Amino acid sequence: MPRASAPRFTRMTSEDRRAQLMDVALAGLAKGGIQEFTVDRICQAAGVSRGLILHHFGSMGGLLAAVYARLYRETTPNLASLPTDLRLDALIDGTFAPKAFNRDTLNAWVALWGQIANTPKLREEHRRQYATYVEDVSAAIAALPTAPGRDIDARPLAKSLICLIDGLCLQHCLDPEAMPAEAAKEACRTFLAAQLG
Amino acid sequence: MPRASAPRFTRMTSEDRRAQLMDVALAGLAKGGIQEFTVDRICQAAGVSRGLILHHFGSMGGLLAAVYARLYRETTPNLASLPTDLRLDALIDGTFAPKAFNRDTLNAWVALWGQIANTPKLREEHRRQYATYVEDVSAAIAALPTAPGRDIDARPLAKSLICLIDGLCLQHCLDPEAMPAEAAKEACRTFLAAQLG
DNA sequence: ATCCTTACTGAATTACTGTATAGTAAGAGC
DNA sequence: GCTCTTACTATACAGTAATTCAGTAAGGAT
Repeated sequence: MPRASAPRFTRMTSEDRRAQLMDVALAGLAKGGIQEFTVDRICQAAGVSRGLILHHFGSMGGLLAAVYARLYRETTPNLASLPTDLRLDALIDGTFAPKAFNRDTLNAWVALWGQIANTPKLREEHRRQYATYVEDVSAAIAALPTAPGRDIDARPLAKSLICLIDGLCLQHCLDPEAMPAEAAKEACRTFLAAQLG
Repeated sequence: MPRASAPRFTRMTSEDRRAQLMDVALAGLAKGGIQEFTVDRICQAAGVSRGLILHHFGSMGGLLAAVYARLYRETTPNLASLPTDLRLDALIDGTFAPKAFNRDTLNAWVALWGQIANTPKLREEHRRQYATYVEDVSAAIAALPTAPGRDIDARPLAKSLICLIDGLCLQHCLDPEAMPAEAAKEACRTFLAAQLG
């Protein structure tokens, strides 16, 4: 049939559509947690039909893993690209910047954490990202000038710092007023000052 | 109709039935996360009919809040009952004891955290518990003999410690081998030693 | 032995779940 | 302008969701 009116839908490149769907899904997680992560809601919000998610991601679990990777890439400071002496400051400033340290974003994180145990694809994604995260932070710590008479084991310290950061994020998410960004930064700096000298 | 056979069901006191349903729901959260927290699964596991949860808890949100309170009471060390000089040790030993620091229990915690933002009753419950938790840990820190030439602000330190603990729990839950109990204990002790002297 | 409170059942309601799949059409390449 | 790839729609399917509610019956009280 010859085209009689405007196209019923617009095609995107696979990459663009995937990005759009991930963004919409992420916004849903941020706003309403895992309950918002459904085929219907995501497709309606994106203005596409129900079948498209499966076409691009294979399953909802696939989309969830992709969303995790995207959130990690968008909110975790990229340390590797910086000179070693600036990395720890960049980690703290980046982690607690408004872009990353806000209730919506952290809501999405917590929702994703809650799914890791039950979603194999997500668990793989998490382990991969976490391994490089620990590696990056360890390298940043190891690159610091060692204080005289003190030798530090970078890896466990990096893991502790990451756990502290995760805990601070969790607190801010569950009750923002109980843990504002400034207090969280201060906690990290105190932690590092006490353990690095 | 006169009783012709064994009773079709046994009545419990409201209190006992509530406890049973909370336990069953908790076991579900531990095993399969929030997806397992449904009327059907809980009632089937408890051997009761679908209507009973609503009868006792008003809604699934009510049950969720009750489960949160129960989990807190069962796994968080009770510091108030101890002499002040033992409290911090008790906190660390209790938190990382197998009863509390295992994948199933922590799974339940993470699943509950993921619901706090969307379940008003649960949020209230969390704020209440968290406030007393911070209070208890602050008191335990404040009760320590102050090292000479050092003055510590107990409250922020307590909050930091709690965040570190939460982060360690989260790590263990998401990837137990990456954060065994001993490493977690060590991280807390190092944290305290460095910041308290 | 009967009453009465209330723990409890179980079906109906209404709405939504992810996945499968048959078919449509957009728009780039030729 | 035609063809071809594949992004995309639309519907069917088989479950599963929480909540409502009318009615049943257990078992302590009297």
